[in-house]
Amino acid sequence: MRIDAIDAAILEQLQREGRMPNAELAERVGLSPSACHRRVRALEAGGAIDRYVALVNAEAVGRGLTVITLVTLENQRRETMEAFERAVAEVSEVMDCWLMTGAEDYILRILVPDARGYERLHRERLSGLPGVARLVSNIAMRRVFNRTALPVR
Amino acid sequence: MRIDAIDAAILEQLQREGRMPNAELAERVGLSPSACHRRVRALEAGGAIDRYVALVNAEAVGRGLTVITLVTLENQRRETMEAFERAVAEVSEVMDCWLMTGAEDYILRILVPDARGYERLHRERLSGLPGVARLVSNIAMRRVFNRTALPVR
DNA sequence: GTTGAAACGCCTTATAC
DNA sequence: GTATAAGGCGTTTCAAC
Repeated sequence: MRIDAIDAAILEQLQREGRMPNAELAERVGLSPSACHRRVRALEAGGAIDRYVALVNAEAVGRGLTVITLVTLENQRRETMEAFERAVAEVSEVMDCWLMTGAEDYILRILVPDARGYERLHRERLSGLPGVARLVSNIAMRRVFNRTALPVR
Repeated sequence: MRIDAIDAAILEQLQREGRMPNAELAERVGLSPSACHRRVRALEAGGAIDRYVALVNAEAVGRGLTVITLVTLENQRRETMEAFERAVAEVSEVMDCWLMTGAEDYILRILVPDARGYERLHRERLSGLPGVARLVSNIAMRRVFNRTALPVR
């Protein structure tokens, strides 16, 4: 799927304001409403626009603390990895799980209410995950910034 | 701001489908449309709903590779940290920047087209960031999963 | 790519209960 | 909280250029 400069402008706008009316979007990217509408549909159908969501304020729902946890498994056998991946996906506090190169096997981004909440999660869920040899937890003191919008070209 | 079970259900739905019509949302959470609409407005006004956005497919816009980079500064003086934070915010490939506890000072989540793109970014932008003593880059082989929706209660 | 029109759905506000 | 109504806005499709 090819994305030209106008498509990129559309994606930029919709990443900032996903409910922007088509008429306004069209004006901002310099197209007529019908042409703009056609492009948006094409971007949706082509998968460039995955979906539209509401972004919820983490603090407002009592998830003020981010912890980055590095996971080392006992071994890298396929069954070990698959069992871990299946189990960690069940932990709703884990927002992201990446399989990494480097010294550690996985990196998790975890969202909890506070340090006590993390201690509890660690004790009750994380430490019991299958195949885990070591967990190294790094508390985020502050989110310096966060981009939700991907840069498009 | 207090969030009851119905608010939580509304947030869950809108985090999955941010353009869901109010009538359908109302039905899913078991409210009349007018009551549901009132709650959504209150969640927006109270800041629980931050905003609505389109999620763009990273691969579709040529950002297939995630790198987690650990940053150690030369020192923790305030000016050093502020200068680093200001400069790193200018690098559009850096999606997240957290100030951490632990051995490293910052963790960055970086989105680039591929390994060569990261090499170039590292050389041209990251290594020149002010105050940086050491950068440890961890390539993500695979995103095991990613939750965009915060668990609400 | 553009304009214009028509149909429909949905939001939004306002009523009353 | 529910129910209903009305107006206006926005989407969506279509036709013609």
